[in-house]
Parts: sequence; C-alpha cells; structure tokens
Amino acid sequence: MGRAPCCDKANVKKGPWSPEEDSKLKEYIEKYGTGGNWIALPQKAGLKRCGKSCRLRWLNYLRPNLKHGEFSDEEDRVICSLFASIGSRWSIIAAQLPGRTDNDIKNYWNTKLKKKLMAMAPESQRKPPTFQSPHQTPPLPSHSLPSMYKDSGGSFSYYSQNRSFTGFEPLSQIPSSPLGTNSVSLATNSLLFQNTQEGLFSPMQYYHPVKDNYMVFGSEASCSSNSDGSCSLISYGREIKQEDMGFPSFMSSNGYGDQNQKVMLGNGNNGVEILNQWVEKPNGNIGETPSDYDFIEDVKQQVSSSCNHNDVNGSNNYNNGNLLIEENKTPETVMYHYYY
DNA sequence: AATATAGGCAACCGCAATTAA
DNA sequence: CTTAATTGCGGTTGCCTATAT
Repeated sequence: MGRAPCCDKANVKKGPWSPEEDSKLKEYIEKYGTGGNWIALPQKAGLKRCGKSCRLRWLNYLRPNLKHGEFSDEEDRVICSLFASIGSRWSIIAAQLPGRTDNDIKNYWNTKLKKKLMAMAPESQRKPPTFQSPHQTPPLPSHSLPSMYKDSGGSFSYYSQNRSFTGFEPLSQIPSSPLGTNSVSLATNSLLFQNTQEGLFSPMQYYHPVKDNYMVFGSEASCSSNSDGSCSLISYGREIKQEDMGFPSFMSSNGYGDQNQKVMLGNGNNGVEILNQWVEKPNGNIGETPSDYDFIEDVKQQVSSSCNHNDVNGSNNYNNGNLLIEENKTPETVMYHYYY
C-alpha cells in the first residue's frame, strides 16, 4: 500500500498561478507566515492548491529578495565551480548565490551554462560537462599504488585505523560539522571536463580525493567559492591550467593557472594555521610514479605534526578558522570540513 | 502567413530525509 | 522504537514564446 496523498488531487488546481492566487498566498504568508505547515496553508489562505505547490510558488517566485534575470560572470563561475565539486546539488549551489533559487540555477545550467561551457571548451574536449561519478573513474594501475590505497573495484580506498573512506561517499554520508547544519564538505572528487589526451589520464583523474587527511586533488577553481576567495580546503594537486581542463578562463579565480604541480597546506589567510604554504613537488606530476607516494606521505606527516601541535586544549573537536578538525586526530582521521 | 522546431522556464512528480505522534 | 505525515530535493514535463522554414 502506497502512502496517502498529501492532498485531494481531484480538488486542487494545477498549472500556472494566477495573479490573484499569487497575491492571496503572498498576503497570507506576509501576515501569518507559513506556520511551519505547508499542507494546511492553502486551505487557511483560501487557495485550491496543494501545499507543495504553494511552497514551490513561494520559494521560487514570491518570496522577497529574489533575483531575476541575467546571471553574472561571478555567478557563472560559482555555479561551474560548485558543479564541478559537488555535482547537481542545486540547493547547495543556490545557497551560495543569494537571491537565486535552486530551480533557477538548475534551469540556467541545463539550458544555457552547459552549452556556454561546451562552446568555450577546446574543440577536442567539447563534451557535455559532467560531474564525474566515482564509478566512472578510470582504474589506477594496481602496481603503482601502495596496498592501502587499493580496493577491489575501479576506485580505491584509504583505510585508516578506525574508519575507511573510498573517497566516493555522497556528501550525506560524510560526517558533518557539529558547528551547524550548514556544514558541507567540498572534498569531493570531480572534474568538469575529462582531461583526456590520448592514452593519458591526468593525475586528477587518477587520484581522486582519497580523503586521507581530506586533502583534495583539485584545481583552485574547486575551492574558490569562499566569499573572500580563499581556499578553505587543503588542496592537493597540480594547478592544471583551466584551459587544459576545458575550463573557460572566467572560472579561474586567481593567477595560479599555469603554476607547477604543488600542494597547498592550509588556506591563504584566514585562520588555518596548519602550514599555510605551498609545497612544490620536485618534478613531474603527482601520480605519475610510485615514488610520488613518498611525497604524499611527507605532506601527510607535515599535516599530522601540525595537527598535534594545534590540539593543545584536549577538547574533542576544535575549530580552526574555516577548518573543523575532529577528535582523535591521526593523519588518517583528521577531517577538514568546509563550512559556510 | 502558416507551420514546425527549439529554447526557456514554471510547475509537477516521485523519492528520500526528517520530524512528529 | 515504529509508523505516518511533512518537507525538501532533483529530475522531468509541458506550456509559452521566439525563430526558422
């Protein structure tokens, strides 16, 4: 037996809202609020509509401070950046763009922005931009990975003492910050465009964020959504040219587009005291040789010792700038959450 | 001028998560 | 703890308008 319908489908109006209905709904909500009960609202407001329909109309069209019309380049950049990081989580993306609704952004992406990006990408890489699902990740040659990075599937995991991550959990499964409900980890694996020179996978494709230490492979674009432009994640990866990746230049938020491969420890300026510096990888790109894991281990060591240093008050959790560092920190269990 | 096609967007649907009883 | 109700989300649909034929 299915669930009971939320309203009497036969007696509710569907389709476009009339100006009269709009003003009824608007006036009612402005006067009494929603009362935390959308289902009961239409009857109280004298509307022959389903509660869900009222909610949608209010959220997407009637509520104050909604922005309509053209999206700015900055908004484009934020959308692209977040889409690359978290995929089609429109509500999260909308939360970063005041005045824009998830529906608005979704429509804009599907009808315009996606095409705009394709048009701007180099001919050879002109594919529909996608959030790369973990299971589409090209398998890493097993010989080049230490055992702890391997798993049986095409993806790979890092097993820590007390938990394991594949690096591919959906956000909902990533423990969220106790500081607030708005915590979201952007430590996700993704590329907006596949970077496929014949036979070569980019390091970013090989090494998705392993989440050991929650260091993230990614370009600057993937962590540039802070209002101050700083990076709140430990970003771990080559600063691949935006153009190389098929990213149009407007997505680049800084001048690092053509730097060598390097690892960012800590963010640029606001309270992350871990190391707060770039560490250059001596040569080549991360992921090209097994010895690169030594480099990775070095970085982990540095993060680790820094964490130990910071945890001076014995509390279970502490907050360090935009980074939340959780209890029982080991190089494997330190968690960095970006929150807004 | 009439018709076909494409683009844009508002709204709906169904499912999952959350909350209340 | 369990179940039902409600909310929130993302995918999809369908209508309206603009453009092409």
